[in-house]
Amino acid sequence: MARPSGSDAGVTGPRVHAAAERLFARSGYAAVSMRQIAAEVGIGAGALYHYTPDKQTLLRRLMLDHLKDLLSAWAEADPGGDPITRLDAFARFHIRFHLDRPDAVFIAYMELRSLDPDNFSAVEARRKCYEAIPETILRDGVAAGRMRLADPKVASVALIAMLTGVNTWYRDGGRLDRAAVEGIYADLAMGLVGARRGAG
Amino acid sequence: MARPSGSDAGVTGPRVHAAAERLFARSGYAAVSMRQIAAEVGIGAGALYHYTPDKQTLLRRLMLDHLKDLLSAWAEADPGGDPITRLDAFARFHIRFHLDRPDAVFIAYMELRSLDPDNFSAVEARRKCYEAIPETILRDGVAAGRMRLADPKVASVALIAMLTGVNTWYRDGGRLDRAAVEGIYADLAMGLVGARRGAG
DNA sequence: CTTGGAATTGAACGCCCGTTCGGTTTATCC
DNA sequence: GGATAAACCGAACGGGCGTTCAATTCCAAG
Repeated sequence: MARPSGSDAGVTGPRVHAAAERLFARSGYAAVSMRQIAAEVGIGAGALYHYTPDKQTLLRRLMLDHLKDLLSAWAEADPGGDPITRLDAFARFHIRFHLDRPDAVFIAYMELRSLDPDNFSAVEARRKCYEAIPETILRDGVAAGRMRLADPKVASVALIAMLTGVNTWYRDGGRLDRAAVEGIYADLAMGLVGARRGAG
Repeated sequence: MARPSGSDAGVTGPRVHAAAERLFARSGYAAVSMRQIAAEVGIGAGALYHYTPDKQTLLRRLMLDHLKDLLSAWAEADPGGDPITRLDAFARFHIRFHLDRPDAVFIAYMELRSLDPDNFSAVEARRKCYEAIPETILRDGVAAGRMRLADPKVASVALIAMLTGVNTWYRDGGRLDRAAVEGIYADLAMGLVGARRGAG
């Protein structure tokens, strides 16, 4: 038995990525073996090397794909307009996007140290692109007198950290649904930048 | 050569913990070998087992020690009194404590998944004790009409996530010193809970 | 119906892992 | 100063690691 019937690179390829994403998120890159990934897909370990030159490249692709999705999704979700509107949209977008892809997000934040220097640089560059988004919004908000911040740079990383933290506790079927969580965080974001409208 | 002159468990023991902490924080628990830890200490791998029954216990002790330090340090730093005062103290305490122990903090947040189920439970229990601190402060603040929050529970985890994020970017010798960072985060915390005094 | 490439197996390679253990040197206690 | 325990070395154990490769089977095109 060598080539099983029904085998198809168009099917197996995505399954390899999905399995790697699940396992890397659950146990960490270093703790997951190529044999485990292969077992999850239902193939032998050797066959993985038709889909990636090595384990490291698998991680690199997962991260870059995620960041590409993130940046292009925001490009489409960005309403433009005044800073308050954009901040509200950004907060809600970030929560939604992160709740929809917990595994990819987890990897992107936790496995930076598992990347080779070259891959790290590539990933870090895109990550900074994303961090620049709220920073611009906050600077505009301060300039327009709609936000009060001692340090927009720190505030923007604080904002991202706050929002990203949602993945550490949110579970479907819990006390709050996604829409409620989105609203709560959007409101907290407004307070963070000194532009709170009202809460209750 | 078997027992080197000058060898002393009272010296080597802490060095083992320190080396493990450094390496685990830098590369991750799974990616660090006992031989690497031993090499950092300057002993053979086998000698490590005079100081820990196994690798897992080493991680467990690092985490529990850190959380014990964290809880007892706050017990001493807690000024009591009104919620606004306590929140300011908590935010400043959290920033200070985390900036002083970046490695221990990193491990405590990133290596939860590397713990055996029993060890995870023990660590998680103490972690929830700490999370209960801001939650109480925020509930008291809302009850006293000094804070405006739709959901104190979510706000408290958001607060912790925001504060802990300082370790992802702060470096000594950068644009801001620790005292400045402490103040900025304390101010952001006030805004987060709807109690901002003033910024600029 | 043949042919050629695509998809995969399964064995193998060398290496490193966590852990154990007998032996050896150093410190300590009486 | 002789015995006992502490601290450590160095080799070894079985096993899993990432990766390679010849062989094999399936599929699609001619």
